Amino acid sequence: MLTGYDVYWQNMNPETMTEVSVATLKVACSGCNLRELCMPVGFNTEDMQKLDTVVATRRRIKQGDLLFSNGDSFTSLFAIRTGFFKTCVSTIDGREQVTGFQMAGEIIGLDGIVSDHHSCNAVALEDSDVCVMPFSNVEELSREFPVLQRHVHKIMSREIVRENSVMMLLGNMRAEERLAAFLLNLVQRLHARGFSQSELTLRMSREEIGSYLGMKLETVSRAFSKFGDEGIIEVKQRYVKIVKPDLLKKIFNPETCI
Amino acid sequence: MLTGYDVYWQNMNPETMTEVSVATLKVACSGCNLRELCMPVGFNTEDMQKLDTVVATRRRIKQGDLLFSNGDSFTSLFAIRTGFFKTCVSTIDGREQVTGFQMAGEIIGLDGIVSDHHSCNAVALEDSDVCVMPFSNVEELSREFPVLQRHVHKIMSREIVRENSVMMLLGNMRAEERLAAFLLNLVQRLHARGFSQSELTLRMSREEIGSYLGMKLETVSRAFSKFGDEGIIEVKQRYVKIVKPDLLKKIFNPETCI
DNA sequence: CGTGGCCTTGAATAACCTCAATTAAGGTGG
DNA sequence: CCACCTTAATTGAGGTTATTCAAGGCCACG
Repeated sequence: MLTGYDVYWQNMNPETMTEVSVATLKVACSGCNLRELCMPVGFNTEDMQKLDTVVATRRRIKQGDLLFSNGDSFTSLFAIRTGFFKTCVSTIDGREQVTGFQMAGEIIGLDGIVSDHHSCNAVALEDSDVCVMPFSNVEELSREFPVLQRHVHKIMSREIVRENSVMMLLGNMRAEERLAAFLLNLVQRLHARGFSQSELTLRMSREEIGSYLGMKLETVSRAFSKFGDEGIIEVKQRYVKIVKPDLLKKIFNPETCI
Repeated sequence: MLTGYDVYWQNMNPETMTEVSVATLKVACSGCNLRELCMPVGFNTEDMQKLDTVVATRRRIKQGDLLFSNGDSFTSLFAIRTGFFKTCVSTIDGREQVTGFQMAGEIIGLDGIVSDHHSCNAVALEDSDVCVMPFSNVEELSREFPVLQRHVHKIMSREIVRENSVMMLLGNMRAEERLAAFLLNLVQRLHARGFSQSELTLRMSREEIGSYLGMKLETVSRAFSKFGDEGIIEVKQRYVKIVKPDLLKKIFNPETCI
């Protein structure tokens, strides 16, 4: 399952990418191998066909480009098909806070609903494909299909709960705990998508990690090095191998032994 | 408008409280003076009567008691009629993070939707009344009334956006900036409910403020004292008067002069 | 009037940040 | 394909901010 993405993830050269893109670019949700992540389960074929209409179009976003930015009028949610994003807010004086990293199967754009305008930027950290889901479609189909309605509510609630954990991280934890939690969360999400539980290639810089975790890039780097020195992980630039996940969990929560 | 709450807010002795409670305890949303805060606007009388059924019951929560706690099964959202709450999450080793403070007209319990169980605690910081809105009612009526559906989505999106700002606060700002932002936010929300824009009585301890803002109670206290010394505010325990709101805004964002 | 909880304040310490120099990696054009 | 250039990551030294630990004051309540 999801092995196509595995290949995609490992090989970043354009040829392979095109190959995989063609292979995975199905037209409809009903044929999408990420359906279980984006969409509710337990639909019959007929309903599923109707649900396909929730996605209006696809958009391809190049690495470094914005999917949407602060102030843009909100019309659609976006389901990530391939690629990786960060969302961030910034102050007038230029300080930036990364509010999240999103990968395939995750939904972005929820921030725009409240005011009909986006309040953050979504930046592609690698070449990405997204499914554009006009929010009016989402709402219309939600009224028709209680299962979809519940699903949308769960997605928003999940985001609220995630942000609660980040607040805990930022408010109560020290640098190394934050990085441990970050790595464990990342690898867990990747594993749910069919990737390794122990190896990963970071898609973001030390500075972006630091912004997310409320610390400076040097502090992030030092924490990586420390984990490396202690044999908990192997680090080489953006490649990370988790050698001793138990120790990492122990750092994240000292009470949790093994 | 909302003057009943003004009285309630100022006088915390039980007699007055009972008096006000009786005065404001209307049965239905249609007759509630907080309707504009909790409910969508622009309904005709007929629809409004149907919307009244979203609230099943009332619950009174004594100061210090829990409305719900981590692990409780989720069935309902709660609209605060009177009173004040904090929500908080905690780690196994006992560290607590306040994730928000909620006042009249605000909705709590959204964290429970994703897993059908609450993932945080909601504690009354004063004797409070809440409207219990079974989530199945909310979803059912949302399917019937697009305006309500949109309203529910906006409430969840607003919470996501709020938490984004808190992440900015925790990740990028220094102690005094955080406290300035906190006070400005609090007084702005109180003002929207008919209270003073310059005076307030804090319902939470220094420790709870500190937990929310990611700092220790001593640091909170020092920041209060510093603002007091500089004549920006007057502080006496939990009473705070904002004397120079412009300076407070300037601290919050140095670029924003006046 | 005494007690306990909350708040304030001070001094010493630790954690993280800033500044700066060095090294490594990736991209580009010859 | 390689040298160069640019960007990202690492590491060290010193400074700043917030924390920790501790003592004393204020206030509400019995």
